[in-house]
Formats: sequence, C-alpha cells, structure tokens
Amino acid sequence: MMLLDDRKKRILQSIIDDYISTAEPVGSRTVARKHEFGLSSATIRNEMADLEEMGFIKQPHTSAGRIPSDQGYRFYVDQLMKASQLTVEEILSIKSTMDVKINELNQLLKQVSAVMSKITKYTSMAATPERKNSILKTIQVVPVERGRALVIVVTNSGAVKNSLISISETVSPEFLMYVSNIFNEKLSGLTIDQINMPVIREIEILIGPSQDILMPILNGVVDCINQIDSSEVYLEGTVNMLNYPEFSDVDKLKEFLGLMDKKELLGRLLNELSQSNGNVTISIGEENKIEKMKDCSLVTTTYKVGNIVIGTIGVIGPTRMDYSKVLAAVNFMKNRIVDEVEKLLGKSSDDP
Amino acid sequence: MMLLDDRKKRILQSIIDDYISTAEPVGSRTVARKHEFGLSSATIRNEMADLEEMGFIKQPHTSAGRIPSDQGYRFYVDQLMKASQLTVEEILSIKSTMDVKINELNQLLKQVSAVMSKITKYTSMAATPERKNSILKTIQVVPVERGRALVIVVTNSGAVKNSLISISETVSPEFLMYVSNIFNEKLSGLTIDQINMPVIREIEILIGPSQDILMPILNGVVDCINQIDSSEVYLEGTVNMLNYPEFSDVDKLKEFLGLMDKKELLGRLLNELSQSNGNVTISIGEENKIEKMKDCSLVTTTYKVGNIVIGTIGVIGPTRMDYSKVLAAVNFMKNRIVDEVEKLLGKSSDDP
DNA sequence: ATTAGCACTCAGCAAGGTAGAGTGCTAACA
DNA sequence: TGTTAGCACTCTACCTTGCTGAGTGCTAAT
Repeated sequence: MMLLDDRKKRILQSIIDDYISTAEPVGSRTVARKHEFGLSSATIRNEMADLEEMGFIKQPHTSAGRIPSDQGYRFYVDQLMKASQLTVEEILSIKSTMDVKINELNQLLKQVSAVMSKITKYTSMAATPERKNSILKTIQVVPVERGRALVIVVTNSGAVKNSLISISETVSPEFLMYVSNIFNEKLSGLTIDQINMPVIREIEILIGPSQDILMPILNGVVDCINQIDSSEVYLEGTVNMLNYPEFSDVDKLKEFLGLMDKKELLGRLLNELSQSNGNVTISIGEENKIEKMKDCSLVTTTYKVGNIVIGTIGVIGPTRMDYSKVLAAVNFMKNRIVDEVEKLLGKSSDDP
Repeated sequence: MMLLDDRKKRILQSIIDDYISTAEPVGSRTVARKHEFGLSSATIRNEMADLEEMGFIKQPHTSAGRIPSDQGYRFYVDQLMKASQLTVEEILSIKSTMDVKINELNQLLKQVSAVMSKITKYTSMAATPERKNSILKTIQVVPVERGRALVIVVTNSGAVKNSLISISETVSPEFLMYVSNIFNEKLSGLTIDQINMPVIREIEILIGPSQDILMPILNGVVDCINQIDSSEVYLEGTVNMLNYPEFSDVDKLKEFLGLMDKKELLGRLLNELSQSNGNVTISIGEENKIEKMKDCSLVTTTYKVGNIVIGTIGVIGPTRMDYSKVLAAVNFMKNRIVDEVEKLLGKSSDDP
C-alpha cells in the first residue's frame, strides 16, 4: 500500500488549490512552475500518476491535466486545507447588513441566509427544524373585533406564531381574557407532544360549558403549532451558481435549480444533518445522500440555545468550492446566530 | 396607409398562434399548409411582406420565417386572441391545493403565486402593496415572560404583525393590559399616517409617568407598521423558464434570474401597476419599463377589498407566452383571492 | 389578383485539418 | 535510486470548408 509522503501531499494540495481557483484541469508543468518544488514537470508527472492510482485525482480525458476526485477533496478538507478567516471588510459588511432590529427567529434566518450567500458567492440555506420538542412559553387569545380573535403562541425557541379565529359574537372580551389565561396556565411549559386529551379536559372543565369557545381556540393553537412545527427553509443566492463554469450547461443548471425548488426535500436533508453534534459537517459530491447533489458539496452546521437544536444553516456549491472560506463563513454565522437568538430570547433562556 | 383587411388578420393570427406553440419562425409554406386559406404560399408571402412592412412581424434573418414583433403581439392580444378558460382539471387542482386553511394574507399570496406558476408554467409574482393607507384594527400588548412582551398589530387589510419587546421587570401584567387597552383605543381606526405626536401625547398622558413602558411599546408598534408597510414579493416558478428555448442561452437566463432576485425592484414595479384600475394589464416586451424585461411579457392585475387595493398578482413569461391562458389564470386567481380575503376578514369588511 | 418558377440567401450541420496542452515512457544522468 | 530531458502519442478546442434545406423576393404567366 502506497502512502502519501510529504511531497505527494504538497503536490496534491497545489493541484486542488489551483483547480479550486481556476476550474481548469491542472497539468504537471503548471504545478512545477507555480509552486517552487525545485522539481521538473517529469517528476511531478510521476507523482501525479501515483496520486491518480491512489484515487485522489483523475483525468477528464487523456490529454488533459488532473482534477481532484471526491476522495481528493475529502483528504484536502480533512488534512491539507488551511483554515481561513473572514476579512475585516466582510465582517463589517455582515454587521452593517444585520444591524436592523430583528425580532423573530425566522426573519433572522432569512437574513443570515442572505448574508451567507453574499459572502461566499454560493447558495445558502437556513432551516428551522421540526420543533417537536419546543416548549410553549405563552399562549394568548386577543380580541380583534366582534366575533374574531387572534391566538398567539410563543415558544422558548423564539418562534412567534398567530392564527385568526372566529368566535361567537356573544363572547365578551373579559371572558375571552379569562379563557386565555386558563389556556396559558395549562399549556405553557409543555412541549408540543405533551398536549393531549387529559390536558384539554382540564381546560374544558375550567372553562365550563361554553364549548363553542373551546374548539375555535384549540384549533387556533393547533394551527400555530403546525406553523411552528413545519420546517421552513430559506434559500438565497441560487443565481450565484450561474457564475461557475460547472453550471454553464443548461441541463446541469436545470437539475440544480429544480432541486433547490424542492423545499421539503431540502428541509428534510438539513434536519437530518441537525442530528449531528454542533460541529460543521462537510459532505462532498457523492457523499451526499441526494443523487442529484453528486456534483455539489454541502457545508452545514447547527446552532443551539441551551441544549436545544434550533436549526441548521449551510452553504451549497460545486464540489470545487472554496472550502476554507465557506467553513469560515458558516462558523462565523453560526456564532452570530447564537448571539442574536440569545439577545432575542433574553439571557434567561431556560435550559431544560 | 395600408389597413389590415380580414385576410391579413387571419394570416397574422396564424403566424402568432403557430409561433407561440412552436417557438420556430413561421414560413409562408407552413401558413398555407396548416390553415386552409385556399391560397398558395406565394400569395401568403406577399401578404407577409406587407405585414412586415406594417411592423407586425419580423425576420430574425434573411432566409428564415417570420416571428411576431411586440407590436404584433399587442395587436394579437387586443383584437385577435380568443379568450380561453381554465380546464376543469386545472380548477380542481387549484381547489385541492388551496383547500388548506389560510389565516393570513401573506400566506394566501404565497399559495396563489405557487398555484399560478404551476398552472401557467411561467413565473408568477404576488406582492403586497405599500400599505400607507391601511387602517389599524387592533393593537395589543401581551406579556410573554418577566421583562418581555409581544406587541401585535392587526390591520383591516388582513395583515397581522408582531414584535417582541423588552420592558421593565417591574411592570405587572395587569398594568400592561391597562396600557394595551389605551393603545388600542387611541390607535385603532387610524391609518398609519395618522399616528403623530399629538396622538402619542394623549397616550402618554393617560398612561402617566411610566415613561419606560411607553417607548418600548411604541417602538414595537412602529416595528409592526414597518413590517406591514414594506411591500413583500412572492415569486414562484422561476425554474419554469428553463423549459423555454428563449432562455436556453445562459446569459439570457442569468439576466432573467438576476432580475427576479431584485425583490425590491419587482415590488416597486408591481406597486406602480397597482395604480391602474382593477382590470388586467398586459405589458409586452419593450412596453415594460424595466430594460431587462424587454424579452418578457407581464400580465398583472390588482385585487381590492371594498375600495382598498390589497395587492397585485401577475405572471411573467417570454413575449411568446400563451396570453390567452395566462389571462384566464390571472383572472381566475384574482377572483379566488377576493373570495378568500373576504372569508379571512369576515363579511363585515369595513369600507372607508 | 393569384400563382408557378427560379435565383438567391443564410443558418446549421458535418467533415476535415491544425495547434497546443498534456501525458507516459524510455534512456541518460547524478 | 531518484530525477530529468526528450520524444512520440493522444485528444480537445477551434477553425475552415462545403453542403443542404428552408425560406425569401421577384418576374412573368394565368
């Protein structure tokens, strides 16, 4: 079994660095010239033949230079790549874009996604998870006008949802408030899964016989929960992909954009990834579960508040992406989100 | 000045119909064969030369057939085209997709946009207007937890917005409710523009010296109003464009998708169009104000509740779009929206 | 007024030819 | 034994050329 000696590593790194920035297959001459190995192209050629045999690089056709294979990128990401930092300008730009007041998690994610795609020049995604384990913080029923009320649900993960309901015109605001308080007392502190028949019974008994107010409100609550529950996906910068030669083919483009249109699929994908620990996950080409993503790489991470995973953010680009920069951006934004969410929920974020 | 006699009209219509369905320049032979004019291609040729001179059709190059000019489409839309209806399947499909409960205007628009792009196979847009003239219906402040409250604003146009605020921990829920009622009494019924210093003074006097609760709430209200105010744009089906040969060129595609990414620009465009009366507006090619849309046509309409324009919906596609079908779809969806909005706001929708 | 006929134009495609980048192999060299 | 110069070979990208077919405009006959 051949091993990667130091020189092979350096050559591999040269090839990948070069290919990432030019998108052209890199030949032995280029490697010998650009990076001062003090070696002739012939020697490099021998080494490259070895690297190809080991599966790190491949030739698109006989008389072309080499391009990295998925395995090559994998090795690069794990061992070769040097970590980079966002530039001061980039950080300033992020700060200025995100300076506006944000008061709901989903707005925050939208912005984060926009900023990430702007910085990386790739496509970025942000998803809220299926929040089965969110804890209800506040439930309120507020009169809007005669016969209409608004049910509002706030969770500990920062989501605020509301649902308009119709109620009997005879219900007085005072009674509505009374009922609202009952709902709040009985439901707040529970996770969504913990709302079951016994709890509803309790509320029913407390309210008394005014059945025609219980059901509309309950429906409203359920509706809010469904909204919270449903994983939303924010996508930004799909157009960026048009700037990369790997997508200059219309069919490739169609495949990619078609995939990006399937929000539910992406949501599920991101939520699966959110199972992982809090680190950054990189899936390269074929490593992706989705067949159509085999020419793309995905860099994702999750962010938590306390112990709760609040969501996943990520960047998707061609396998030939600038991993180092994307990694830096994703990491930066992750921390940024955690900060903002803490601001949003107050320091008193209740860890379960 | 040459006039369009009946035969010329029929020939023009043949050419446009043909071109809309095939995207290929139409030659004299094709016209003579497909549609039984009982004329030879040579005669058609003479007529086509006339039509070209009059500016209704043009040749992409010398030895090709003719394609409609913008002026040709305009004449077609105004005089030649026969109105079409959505098929039963399409209507059923719309009904089934939109059957889910909808409780906020913006969700409705999102769905409408999705359905429209699905039916027409083009890109569809829906925009909420800059609602300077929205009337506030309800303002409520609801405690969430110690030191945090939620400001909720509902308008007569069906928008519901909320903003999380921080307040002093010493404020009791009862006092908060008292303040909430004052805000509600003083502000509801006003348009956004009518909220000015005198009104705020009044509130200030009623609340008394607890300054540290007035400002946070006021900020919350302003924040909600800003959200209502800002025209949001929902886009769906941009990917559909990849199926049309006019966008098989990557540069064309980039131009189009780049344009679609500029949500503010589109929002402004749609809002300008919302000035028009309630009919359907069709802008063809060069007629569009935006230079980059000169290869596209835009079919829009606005929908009102009472006398208030609530927003604009539209479909954008290549100038070679199926105008008849798009028109039918846009009209259908417009009515659908009006129905849904009335359901949403209750029949008691207050006309000013 | 209509049409047959003809010469002309031009995009699109296929065939052939060339240039250049890059490779693998071999033999010589330190 | 590792390195290198040299060379024959391969293949893509690009250009040129020539051909075909669709379509036109014009003219002269009906």
